[in-house]
Amino acid sequence: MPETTAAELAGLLRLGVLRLNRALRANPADAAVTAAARAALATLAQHGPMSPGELARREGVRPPAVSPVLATLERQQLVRRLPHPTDRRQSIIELTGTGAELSAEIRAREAWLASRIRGLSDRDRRTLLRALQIVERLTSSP
Amino acid sequence: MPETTAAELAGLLRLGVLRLNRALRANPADAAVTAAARAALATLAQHGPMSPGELARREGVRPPAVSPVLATLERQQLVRRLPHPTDRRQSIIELTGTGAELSAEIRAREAWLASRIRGLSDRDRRTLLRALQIVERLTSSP
DNA sequence: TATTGTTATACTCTATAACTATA
DNA sequence: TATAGTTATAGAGTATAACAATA
Repeated sequence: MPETTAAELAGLLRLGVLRLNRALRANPADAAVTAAARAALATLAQHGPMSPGELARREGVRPPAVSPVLATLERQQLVRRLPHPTDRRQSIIELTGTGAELSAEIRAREAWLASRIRGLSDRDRRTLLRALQIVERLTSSP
Repeated sequence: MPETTAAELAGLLRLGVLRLNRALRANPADAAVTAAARAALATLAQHGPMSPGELARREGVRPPAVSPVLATLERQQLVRRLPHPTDRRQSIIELTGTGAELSAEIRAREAWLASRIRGLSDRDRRTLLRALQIVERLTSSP
C-alpha cells in the first residue's frame, strides 16, 4: 500500500465516521434510549456521579446539549439529581439502579453491530480495538 | 490486554464513533459545505455521475435525504443535473468543474484532524487506515 | 462580576408517508 | 401497477444567545 498522508487519512476518517454513524443510526442498539442518552449513561457508569457541566465537558458538547438528554433520563428514572454539597447552582447527576443496569445491559445488546463484528477475523477485531484507543486519544486531548 | 467480546467491541465502537463525530462537527473541514454535502461530492468524485437514487444507495441513506443536499449543491453550482438518456423520471447528477476542484481540495484542507493525525506514530496511522478498511466492509455489505 | 445551568431559537441531518410523473 | 424522485412533516442532536440563580 502506498504512503498515506495525514490529510488523506483525515479525509478518509471523516467519511468513514459519517458512514458508520449513518449505519449505526439505521440499526439502533436499543429503541428505548437514544444515542446521546446511551453515551451519557456510559460516561456516568464509567466516571461516577458528576454535574451537568462536567458531563458536557466529558461528552465534548456544550452545556445546553445535555439539558434535554438529562431531562429525558430523569423522566425515565434512569438518572437522579442530587443537590451539590456546597454550591447550590450545581446539581449532581447519578445513575439510579435501573440506569446502572440498563447501561450494563446495553453493551451486551449490540445485536446488529456485534453480529457484524463476529464475522471479522481475530486480527481485524484487534485492529479495530487498537484504532478505537487511538481515536479516543484524538478526541479526548485538547 | 484481555479478551474483548464482539458485544463489548460493538459498544466501544458505537461510543467511539459518536464521540469522533461530535469532535468532527466542532471542527468542520470547510464551512461552505456541510458534512452530508461533502460526502455526496466525494462519492460523485469517486464513482462518477449517477442518479439521485443511486447516490442515496451508495451513501446508505433514503432517497428523500439526498434531495435537499442536491438542491443546495445545485444552487451552489457544485453539481449539475442532466437528463437521463432513456428514462425521463430519472436525472443524472454530475460534478461541475468547481465541484470537482472543491472535492479535491477538501481532502487537502483537513486542517484540524490532519494536524492531530500528524501527531500519531506511523504504526498508529497504519492501524487507523486498516481499521477504516474494516469499517468500510462493515457498513457496505448487506 | 463571574459561573452554572436552563430556556428559546435555529440549523443540520435523516426518516416515513403521501404525492407526482413516468415506465 | 411499479418505479424514481420530490415534498410534507416529524424527530434527534447540537449550537449560540439570552436569561436566572448563585457564588
